[in-house]
Amino acid sequence: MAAAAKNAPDKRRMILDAAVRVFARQGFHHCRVSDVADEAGVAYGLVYHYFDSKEEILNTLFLERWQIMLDAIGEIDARELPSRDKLRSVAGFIIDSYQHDPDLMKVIIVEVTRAANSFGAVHLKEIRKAYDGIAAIVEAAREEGSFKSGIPSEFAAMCFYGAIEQLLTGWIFELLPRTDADYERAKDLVVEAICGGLENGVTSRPAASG
Amino acid sequence: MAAAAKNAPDKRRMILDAAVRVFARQGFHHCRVSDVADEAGVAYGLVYHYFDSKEEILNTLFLERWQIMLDAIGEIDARELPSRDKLRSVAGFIIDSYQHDPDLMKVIIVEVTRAANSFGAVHLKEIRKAYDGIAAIVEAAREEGSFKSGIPSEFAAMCFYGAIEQLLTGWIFELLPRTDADYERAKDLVVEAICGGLENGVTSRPAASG
DNA sequence: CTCCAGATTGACTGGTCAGTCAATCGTTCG
DNA sequence: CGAACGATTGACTGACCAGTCAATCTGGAG
Repeated sequence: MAAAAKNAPDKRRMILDAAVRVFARQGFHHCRVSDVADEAGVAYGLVYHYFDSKEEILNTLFLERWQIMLDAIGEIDARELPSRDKLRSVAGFIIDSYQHDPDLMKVIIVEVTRAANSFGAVHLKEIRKAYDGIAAIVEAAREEGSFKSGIPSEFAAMCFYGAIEQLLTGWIFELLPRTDADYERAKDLVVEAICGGLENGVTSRPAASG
Repeated sequence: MAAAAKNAPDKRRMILDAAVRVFARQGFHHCRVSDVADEAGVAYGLVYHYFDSKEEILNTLFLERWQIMLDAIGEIDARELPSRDKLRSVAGFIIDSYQHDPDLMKVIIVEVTRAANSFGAVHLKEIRKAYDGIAAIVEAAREEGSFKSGIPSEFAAMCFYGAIEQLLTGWIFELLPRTDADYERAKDLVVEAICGGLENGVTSRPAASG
């Protein structure tokens, strides 16, 4: 069986990967299960051999990836780093995730985290963990005095996460340029914008001049 | 006919208002046209007397309200005000809109501006105008030197708008407190967070010490 | 009162699609 | 070989629902 798993293509995985492409292209509601099966090169019925329903496919994709992000946030928070650098790492992780697999991130954001009436409500607990993780980083910064005490940490976390998600939305809608350099630059810019602020002042990093 | 319009309830308006409540409660995809008709206290067929399709109802709701917001942004930008105060006015307008009619704003955000695979793509041009309007405010601030030149204005606009929309999302999901005082406070906080930044520095307003 | 046009009604239709299931295939083991 | 069992197939079904339409109502004009 171990040998079989090595030789045979993992059909379950193929279905999940195909679902990412189909959901990203057509949206969860505008595609049929047969589209996913066709994209995976697999018979219709096999989808139901591995998954109980169309929704379970999306739930699986979301939970799989979201847990990785939650782990990353927790790991970043545990490092010995200035708070700004922690937030920069979180932003970097999310942007890297998009750069590495834009279809998957599109599906997760569009079909789950922003879908208040369907999957968003189902996974609210998990989604909230990410906000809480970011808020914890901000809270530590407030306590040590590097961040303003007047802005509640959970409020700041929403602003920070919202800004990042909006950047991904800009890329998804092709409203923002999408070269590797743009992704890389965005990591610094979003942290500079949210931590340092848009206004001229003294809090910005002495980064490259351009 | 003028008298008729005065006496008779405007059924078309009743259908639109009912649609807002139904779409907000169940989501566009998870409700039936008959739900809207029932909520409006109107026969099923009358919905199709006033609208060509279920989608047209949502399009109408979105365009009606979005145009008001675009007008508001344009009007705010034309005022003689410091850039930060302009952004504060934009944030205030959007938050007031949510406070005044949370169902409508929920529908617009969840079903349109964040629905990349359906209505979001259809109305991308209109959605973009809002980003551009905010970017224009930021751009003027950069030129006069009050905002950092290192952060592109369209990038800053996405961060600012994203932060606001995420706040609304927090209220929609009931993750953030929703008293009148919270809404009022959020207007200042979001501007302080994005313009002044989360870090301690010299750019924050000398506001009340709360 | 009659006629007309637009408003209103709700039963019905046509198409779509998620999910089922009986049949077939392929592999392993006795 | 052949039994056994999971993997795989795809035709089929049952439910659902957007949109149609012929009938009815209503109110004003002549």
